[in-house]
Amino acid sequence: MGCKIAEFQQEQKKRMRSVQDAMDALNGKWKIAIISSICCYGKRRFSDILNDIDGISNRMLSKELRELEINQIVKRAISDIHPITVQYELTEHGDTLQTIISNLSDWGIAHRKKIVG
Amino acid sequence: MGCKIAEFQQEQKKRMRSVQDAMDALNGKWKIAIISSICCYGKRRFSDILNDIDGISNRMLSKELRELEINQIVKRAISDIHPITVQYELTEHGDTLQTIISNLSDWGIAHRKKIVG
DNA sequence: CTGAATCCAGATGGATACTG
DNA sequence: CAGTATCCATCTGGATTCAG
Repeated sequence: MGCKIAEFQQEQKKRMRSVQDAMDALNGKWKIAIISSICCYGKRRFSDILNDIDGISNRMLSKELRELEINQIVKRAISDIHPITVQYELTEHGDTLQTIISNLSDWGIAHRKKIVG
Repeated sequence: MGCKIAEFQQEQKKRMRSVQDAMDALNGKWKIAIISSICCYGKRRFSDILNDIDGISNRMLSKELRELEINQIVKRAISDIHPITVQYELTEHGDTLQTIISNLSDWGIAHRKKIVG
């Protein structure tokens, strides 16, 4: 019935909005890479992440880390023991992205096989 | 031992590269939204997708669809029955993204709750 | 309806230099 | 080490128009 169709479309609209909400937080050339670098190691320093990710500049790393902090996905842990170092780690909320990262990694392998051959 | 650490780091490098391979295909402001629009409905026409996604222009939809086609994620199905219409659908390869989309949708809901309150 | 072409403002992002 | 500031080229993407 028309009612069922309308319901279905409502569901899809919601689904699309929630996917978009996720992407608003994760869009940006490097965010996923940054998250996967941090979650691989648990804690990671600025310069370590800089080395992990091929091609990123410190300017962009700084900017994207700030955005991830605002979205409560990563947090900074500053050790005031000398020498002062800053470690980045996932928040509890950021941790819930691990499944997605893992799936993306698997899909990326399959995709490379598919496209490159 | 140093050997184990080196192995671990090799693993992480691979993992990060495969995540990056995935993102190379999926980056772009609208790609995930386009995929989720198509996979919700099975087949979807250009103008339907245009309506599904808030804020996208036909220029960008056209461009991103082309890139998704090149990456063998979506395919065009042209019906030559009049009036000629073009339907987009996921390829078999594109279908394997459904899990990720679904996870993203779930995470997006949680994220909205977390951030907006 | 399904796009492609053009125009153009504003965002993105790299290189470099600099600070605490 | 962990960033910030500035400069500037390139890219992104919206608006509009046009075509098959």
